[in-house]
Amino acid sequence: MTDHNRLTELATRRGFYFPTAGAYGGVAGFYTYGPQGAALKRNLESAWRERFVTREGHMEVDGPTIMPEPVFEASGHLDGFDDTMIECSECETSHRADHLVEDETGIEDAESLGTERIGELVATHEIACPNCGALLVDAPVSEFNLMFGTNIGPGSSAPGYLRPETAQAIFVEFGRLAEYARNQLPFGVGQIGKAYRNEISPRRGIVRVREFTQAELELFVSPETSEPDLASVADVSLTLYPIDEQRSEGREYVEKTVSEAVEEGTIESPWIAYYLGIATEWYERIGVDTDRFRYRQHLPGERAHYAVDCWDAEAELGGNWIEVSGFSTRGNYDLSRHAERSGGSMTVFEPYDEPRTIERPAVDPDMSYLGPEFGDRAPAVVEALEERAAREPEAFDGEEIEIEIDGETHAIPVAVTGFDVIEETIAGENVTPHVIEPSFGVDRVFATVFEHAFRRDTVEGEERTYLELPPELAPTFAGVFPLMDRDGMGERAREITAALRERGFAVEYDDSGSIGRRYRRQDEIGTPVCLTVDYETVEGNGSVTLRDRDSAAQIRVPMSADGLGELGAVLSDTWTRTRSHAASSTFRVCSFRCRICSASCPGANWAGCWSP
RNA sequence: GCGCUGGUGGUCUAGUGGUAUGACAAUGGCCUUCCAAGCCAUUAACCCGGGUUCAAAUCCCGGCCGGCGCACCA
Repeated sequence: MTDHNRLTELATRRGFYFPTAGAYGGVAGFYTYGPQGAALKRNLESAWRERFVTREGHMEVDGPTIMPEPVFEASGHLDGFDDTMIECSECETSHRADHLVEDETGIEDAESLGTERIGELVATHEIACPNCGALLVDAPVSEFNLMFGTNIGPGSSAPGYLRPETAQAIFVEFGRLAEYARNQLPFGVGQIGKAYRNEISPRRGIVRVREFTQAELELFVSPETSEPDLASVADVSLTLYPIDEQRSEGREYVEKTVSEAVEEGTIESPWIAYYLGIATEWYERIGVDTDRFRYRQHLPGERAHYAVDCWDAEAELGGNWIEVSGFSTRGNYDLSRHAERSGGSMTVFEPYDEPRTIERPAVDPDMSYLGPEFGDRAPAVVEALEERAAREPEAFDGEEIEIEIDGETHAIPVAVTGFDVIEETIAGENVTPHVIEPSFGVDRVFATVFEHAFRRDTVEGEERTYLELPPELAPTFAGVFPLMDRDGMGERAREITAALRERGFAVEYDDSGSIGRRYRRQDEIGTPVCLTVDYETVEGNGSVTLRDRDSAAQIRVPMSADGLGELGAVLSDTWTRTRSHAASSTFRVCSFRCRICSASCPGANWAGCWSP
């Protein structure tokens, strides 16, 4: 069995994820997360939220997944909605059928004709494949729909779409969000939610699906004045695959620190560099194998319609490089478009460091003269005067000024124009913020964590599989077992289980079969530690055995008779350990060799082992 | 969407024109003082539709779902 099959089998059998509605034959592109997977995904989202929202001091919103058509007209997503595709049966390349028809026939807006009519036009005009020259007469014309459409309310008068990205739910609320941020740039708004794309060909399990979860951060920055503080990530090393390397013969990765990448211009936007730094630490924290990870810059042709520059985080999964997150500079594309289409304001007032005083020629016409003189043409006269004052103030030097209205020249006494050079104080200006967007495909990050955590080794002659998940992500944090369910061991183990659950740990109690079987069960779903209540616990000093998942090593942890003793603190420390040691997340519970402090620990001096 | 290939208990699988093999898992019991141990029992499957046939899980056609390749991928 290949590793991919093995992972799929594990995911299905142990409840990480599986195809949706299998009872009805399944439906391509939809997966359900089972008990373990839902917990892992939730923990993953929490880790993302902690790092990209909470720790950055950003806000989080939760918008609807369906929005009315105008939103997607503005966002540009609708333009691609009615694309008609035609596939050449000779060379199997796909083309925009409407474009071919427009080019050949001079018809404008062929897109609106529908597939049937376009197919007829292709046939009657004997349009050939631009790639190989074969006639496309019999080639099928199909609609290329990426957005799922629906109707809002009864009837079809209010079309809506399932969002193809979560971001739009943030952009359309920009006005309020800016207000909540007290109109101070930069500010960030995060969102974790579902998005939908009617993919032509869903593939590779949860990697390419039609309903998926995105975790997106939209950072609104001033194009002029906002700058990131790179100090915290300056020394983080990045594996970069820039455009010129992708095009070169060598095709080599470039290893640079964040500060080097910015200073040497490898990454143009310091904001992108900042987030690549943060993301790198985060990916390490959640257990992504950095040797199977890179940042690849988008080639110009790959960029989305909104993107100025984009770097993808890619992970190697099953021998393929998969995009797991994208870091785009979206410019002010989205906000300008929404401002234009909605008529609302999508700007933030940015005061200058010091108010600027400028001298400006202006007019203040005497309407009691212009009104009677020009009648309904008076407003046009005012407009002409204003324009003239701005363009050619010296024209107001004489007694009269000549202006042209509707081809007629009129002389107007300068005295009634109220012309003057006025002094104005300008405190700042309205700017449309630029958007920096780190966007994570949660399902793909999930797939990466799952695959990169997959391990096989041999313990006492028996092969075993386990998931080396960081404690923070593990669906179950601890297993609690009585060595056997007798002589009070079961009761004690159930007490400990309840006490740990009260402290908020996800704990599984298990007294079935043999102890080894129970360890293996937990190994397979990545439970970091297992506690065993044995005779020493109930008849001796009360201590329990604590077993480490990755090394299968065991030590004894003292317990107090009436409570958890040191255990609670030890487990709390285990749980938070990966977060505080983000750069060295391959942390192991005291496997007699703490990777954090590099000290070997015989288990006797427990406290020493846990000191950073 | 095209091409190749596959679909049998929860999982992995054997199999033949006469409704099905085995293993693992699961559940219950016995045993058991720390790594998938042993014994007993139980639960549990031929992707869907149509056709051929006395009879189809098996042969044929179509569909659905998966894998791989191509195309697509905001």
